Amino acid sequence: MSKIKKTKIADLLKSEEFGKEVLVQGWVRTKRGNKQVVFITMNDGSGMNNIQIVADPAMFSEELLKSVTTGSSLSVYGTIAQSQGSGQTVEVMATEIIVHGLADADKYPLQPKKHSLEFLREIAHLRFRTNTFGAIARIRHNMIFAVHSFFNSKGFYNIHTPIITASDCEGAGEMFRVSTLNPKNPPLNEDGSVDWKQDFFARETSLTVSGQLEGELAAMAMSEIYTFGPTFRAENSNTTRHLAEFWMIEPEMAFYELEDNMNLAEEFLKYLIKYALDHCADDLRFLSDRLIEEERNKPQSERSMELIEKLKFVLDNDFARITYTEAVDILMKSKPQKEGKFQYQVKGFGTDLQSEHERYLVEKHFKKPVILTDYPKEIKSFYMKQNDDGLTVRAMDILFPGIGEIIGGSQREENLEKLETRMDELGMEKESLWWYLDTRRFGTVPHAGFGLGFERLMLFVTGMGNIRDVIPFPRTPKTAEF
RNA sequence: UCCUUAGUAGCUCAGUUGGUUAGAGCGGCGGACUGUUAAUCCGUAGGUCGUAAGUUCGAGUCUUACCUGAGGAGCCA
Repeated sequence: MSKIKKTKIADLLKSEEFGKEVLVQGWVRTKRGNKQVVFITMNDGSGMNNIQIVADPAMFSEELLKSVTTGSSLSVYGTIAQSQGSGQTVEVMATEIIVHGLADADKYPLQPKKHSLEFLREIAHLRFRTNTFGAIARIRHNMIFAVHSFFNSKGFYNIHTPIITASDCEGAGEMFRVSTLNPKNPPLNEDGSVDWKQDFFARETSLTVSGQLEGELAAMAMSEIYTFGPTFRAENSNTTRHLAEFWMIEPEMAFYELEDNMNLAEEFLKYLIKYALDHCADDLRFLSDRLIEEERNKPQSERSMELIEKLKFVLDNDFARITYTEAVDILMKSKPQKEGKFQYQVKGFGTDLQSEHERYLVEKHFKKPVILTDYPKEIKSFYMKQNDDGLTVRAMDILFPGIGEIIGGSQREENLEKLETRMDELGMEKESLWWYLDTRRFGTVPHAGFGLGFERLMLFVTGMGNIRDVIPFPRTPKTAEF
């Protein structure tokens, strides 16, 4: 066969060059037909929609057509034609079909039928081939691209912070140890503890739980930077919104105060959502329909807002901004509090807000994203800027409906003395963070930043209910397959 | 980690107060059908009932432990 350049299915479907010879390469979704005509539906990942291949059985061997099964991979040469059927406008009349890889229909797990998300998680190596996960993968790519596009357009620099780290001083959770020592027979100190000095890095090291501290170092010269990298938490979290390995975006800006930080975060989220609406219309449409179908047997009150409508709603409304103290006030006066409906009663200032409280604020009281600021210092990290009241810090959490905390950030404490005092209060080892404290010793400036959990953004944009479905290969407790 | 819940055919599920040969739909396979849209119609194969122990004349069904999944909580992004 002559050398024809392959055409992506997404482009083919837009084509009106009827009669033109083309090459289509992809995977079979379904095949149906009779002795007179065979229809093969193919997809190559270029979009939501499939191309229909029409084959005349007289032109192909029975053996060949038999080997075209759901999941098999094909190269199809043929001509673009206006469809005679009603389901599509464009199709390809096949002149040559090459089967690259068979897919034994008896063993191939993806059947042309509905599969549960739980089942597809068990075959995550194949789930890209479904409509749902194809759509999610494309949206995920677009969101990654949009993150870089947003910051680049604002003059931020992307910084790669280390994945292996020796600092465990952030209290951001349990860490995964990185070591080349023999776990069965590690070198020991005289007191029986492991002698990490003999390990690869001559100290105890772990996978990073945040790139923030290093990000701050870069911001103290480059002014505005962001990181976008993998993050690891060894917490035994079994929820629909936690992963042991996830991707986090952490911008850090010199000469930013909390207000600037909030403005940036809100603009950033809206940019990403708008980008999805502008660039992933087909995929969002499909996911929206999927969600409606899934929720059809739920009572009206439990159904979520239609996906695209929900995205537009967030885009069109300012986020509510209140302080922690105001939030506690609202909660104290709330119906569920008075009626004892909260599992955890709000006991005034100092109460660490529970999921149910955050959900009440976002979903019942404000009915839109909420930014909570100025939390009690006791429930926040050491590096957050202390307010003059001596009680609160310049923290901000952005809460989203259905997801909870999507962003956590703060203005940082730039005053060396205050920072060291706080570290002492918490019993932290200042020596190992000498480099971090140096930024406060030399040319310190007010600065701020935040962290966005990329998969939590993906949850919101795709409307999916489980974080394990918006990352290709989820790592969770007891699961590291693939 | 705690609480709740589930595990029966490749998938989704039914299986009564413990009772004899464990069912359905979808998918697979065989066949029919001149353009189909997860096609339709007819036929057919397919199960150590999560694992282990126990109670019982008898366990898919009851008890205990463990494994795995899911939902919620905590931790957080």
